[in-house]
Amino acid sequence: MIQNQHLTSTMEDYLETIFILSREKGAIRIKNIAKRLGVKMPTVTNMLKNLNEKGFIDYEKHEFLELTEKGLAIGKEIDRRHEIIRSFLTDILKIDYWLADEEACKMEHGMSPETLNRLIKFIDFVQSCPMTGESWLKYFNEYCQFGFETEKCLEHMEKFSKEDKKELILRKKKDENRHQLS
Amino acid sequence: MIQNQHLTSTMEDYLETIFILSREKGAIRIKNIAKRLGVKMPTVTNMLKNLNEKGFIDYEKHEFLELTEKGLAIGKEIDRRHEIIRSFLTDILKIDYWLADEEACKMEHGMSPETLNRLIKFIDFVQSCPMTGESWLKYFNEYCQFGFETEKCLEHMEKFSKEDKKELILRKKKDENRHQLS
DNA sequence: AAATAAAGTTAGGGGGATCTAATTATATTT
DNA sequence: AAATATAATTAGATCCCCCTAACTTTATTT
Repeated sequence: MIQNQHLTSTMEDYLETIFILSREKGAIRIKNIAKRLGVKMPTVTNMLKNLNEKGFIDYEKHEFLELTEKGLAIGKEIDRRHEIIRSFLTDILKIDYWLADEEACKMEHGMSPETLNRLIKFIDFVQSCPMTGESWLKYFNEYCQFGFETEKCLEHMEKFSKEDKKELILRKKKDENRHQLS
Repeated sequence: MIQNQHLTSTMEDYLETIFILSREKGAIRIKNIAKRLGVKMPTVTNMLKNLNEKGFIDYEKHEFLELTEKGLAIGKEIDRRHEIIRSFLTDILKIDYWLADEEACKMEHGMSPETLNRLIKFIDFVQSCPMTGESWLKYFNEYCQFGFETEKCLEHMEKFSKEDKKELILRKKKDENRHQLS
């Protein structure tokens, strides 16, 4: 009973939306799906039939609407991608939240797991590396506004040598203590 | 005589491809467009008619095929986006070139100019900020492989304090000299 | 120049995602 | 409970992009 497993990015969008709605409220309304996706209700009804046949949702007209295990996995995964990409856009590039959210929608499909993992690591790295972190991201913002300024740049480096470095040495000591305990 | 200006991302892909081919060789062959886009020849012929009607190309069957000014602008712009995104993926995230190229295809549409500009700035900033640059990207690679290692991290910081900082101070002096000359 | 090969086009069809208009089912008011 | 409002579905159509098969035009051989 292997059904046509082909999943379009539109279908992924529907599953993501249903996933999000199911997290928010009890009942998932066709109206709400339509609103969120910017389509009309009959379009949703159509797609629900389709997703039902393919085994991604349990759906009885006028009655139930629920993700199957398979559908849930996909909805969740797309949502995860969405969050990651939006994080990159808001936290690193400092793009406005709603613009970032919109763009994330367009990028969340098709991106390979490899690239996605790299992106996760990159966000982590920028935030945890003592060379960078929030202060560096602040400098990036200044750079966007004023370009490269040697004077500012030296200031940043002074600050780094004096403050951030000490913090790391502190962190190192904590690490060592932890090792001794275990 | 205002035609239907609506431009789909598929149409953008065709214009990009034609732009690239026109840069490479003299004659733009339907066969080559088809090959590059992974479609059959009749599909291309269809689209060319469409693009012709909409004023993006000049096209006489069995004869000419050329981008109009309008079509050129779009083809060029999509190509630019493609390059920028691929740069980010290869130069910053260090993704394999061909995978990056593939992913760039999927992301190059829909991305807002704002985000694109931010991305350009970001690539520039990472590469030109003395805190980061190539060495920092190398550290990122290590981080991806081995995670966060306090020991390594301290080494990096030492190296930074000793070498990279000096380089910047040198740069500053050059700047000052330039100012005195002018 | 005739025969063959390659490139391009036409014709007709299909799947995916959307719409409007009309209908039916469910919820809410009075 | 009847009337009304809201939500959901069905039916039928459109648009976009792709396909195969058959045909025509252009290029290459012999």
